[in-house]
Amino acid sequence: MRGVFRGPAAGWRVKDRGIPEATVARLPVYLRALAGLADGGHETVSSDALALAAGVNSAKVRKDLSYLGSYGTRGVGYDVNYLVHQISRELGLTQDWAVVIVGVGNLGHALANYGGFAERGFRIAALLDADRRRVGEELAGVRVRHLDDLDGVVRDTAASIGVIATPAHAAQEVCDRLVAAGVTSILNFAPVVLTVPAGVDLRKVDLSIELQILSFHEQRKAAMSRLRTTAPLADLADLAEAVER
Amino acid sequence: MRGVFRGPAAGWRVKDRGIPEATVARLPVYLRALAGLADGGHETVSSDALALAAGVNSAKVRKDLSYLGSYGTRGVGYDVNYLVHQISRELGLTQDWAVVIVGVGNLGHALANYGGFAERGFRIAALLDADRRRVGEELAGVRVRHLDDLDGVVRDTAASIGVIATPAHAAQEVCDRLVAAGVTSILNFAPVVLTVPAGVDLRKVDLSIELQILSFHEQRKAAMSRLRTTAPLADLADLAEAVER
DNA sequence: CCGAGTTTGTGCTTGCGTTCACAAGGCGTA
DNA sequence: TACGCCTTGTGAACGCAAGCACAAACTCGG
Repeated sequence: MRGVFRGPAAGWRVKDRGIPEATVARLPVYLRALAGLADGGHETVSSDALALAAGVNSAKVRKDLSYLGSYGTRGVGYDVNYLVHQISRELGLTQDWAVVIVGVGNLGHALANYGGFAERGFRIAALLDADRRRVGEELAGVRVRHLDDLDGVVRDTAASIGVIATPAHAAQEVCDRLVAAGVTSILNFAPVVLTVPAGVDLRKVDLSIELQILSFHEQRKAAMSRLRTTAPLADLADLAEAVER
Repeated sequence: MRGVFRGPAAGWRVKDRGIPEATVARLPVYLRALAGLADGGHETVSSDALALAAGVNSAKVRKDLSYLGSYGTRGVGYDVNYLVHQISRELGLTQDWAVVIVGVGNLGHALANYGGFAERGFRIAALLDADRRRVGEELAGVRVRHLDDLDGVVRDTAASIGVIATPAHAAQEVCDRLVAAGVTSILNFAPVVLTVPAGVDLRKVDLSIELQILSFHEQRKAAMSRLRTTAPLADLADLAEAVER
């Protein structure tokens, strides 16, 4: 277990800083909630209040934060500013990250103009597109360059994060070129499964998949309510069985 | 326990149709992979091949598909078209869903023009915006209407899915109005935690959070490689400890 | 009809994440 | 100082998901 130490004689256990992936995914949410609380003038916050603001339960908040260290005070709560600082540091947001966006279509435009990036220390190092007609266009204060400039851009700006906002058919090639140029983290918006070599982190955001998941649940609800109206006396067991289609 | 029934005489077990959430999230990926395979002229596909195309392992594919029923043939694989049909049905994609998009900024534009929607049976029933200056604008063949028309639109089109692409500060109010109008599934792109009443499904897509997660891993990699170059002989335990900062 | 080869469907194990519940610790008041 | 109140930090139980490994079931060739 973490935090359990044995003296030199009995062996050693490195405090394992392997923060669970699920926790990492929630830290940005806490960060945002804390920003709101700080704006609201709160100096400290309890796990309960933070949980409410972040849309999770308080046990999860406490356990998540405990992975960062013991930054709370029993009987009081957490110091808002200090916690913001600790989470930011853990997420690597105390430094600036240069981001390269490939694909300046509708989505690329939306991304380039999205204010949430700069706010968290993500700087758009370059906008690239394979279509020469788009080259030269200026967007969010950055001039669009041709995809062939990728290597140079990555070298010059030390960009380590790449965003793919191209059509699906171009995504894998762009991905390969990003990796070849030295990018080690990729965020993919194209609706395809990409493959990257080990050591490169890949995350995807897929609009269509999200809608399909909603569709699944929506269908389920529809089936349920249809049953409820045609057979209002049916008990839960019957409902469940009937949904079997 | 869901689905456990006892029959009159001996005992009974209704095939438990509670498909795990993790599986539901993968079904759309399989669907896309299958579409590609169908285009490629494949009539059947093994779990191995499908796994490769979907970027998961074959055991997961088989287990996922087994929740839908026994649609495979041992020694052969799965019939591509039949599987597409079954997954579509399970996801509720055999019917059309009317979708209402609120917020016609950069992201709203990107969403409206995103081809992947129509392709899967999601029809844009309306584009709404609170800014009257945007009203009348035509986008992807749909005229932008004012947010106040929401109730009427939802009633007329029987839309059950709403997409929030507004600025953060407006999101909760829009969300409430969607719910009040009768929408029961919401996809939120605004960077805030929304609350909805029970019975309404809410999913969120957050660009900034994805980047922050990448930042976390990127930082980790940077720390590692920095160590590797300054102390090439350090063993793993030492590395791990040093990363403690 | 038989046997070799292939691929599914699934029981079981393992690991991760969530939640509970409470002891430990800090604060304020008398 | 002592006591009551509040909130954290975390051990432990639980539940869901992932992955392994193999029997069952099908095809095909002879």
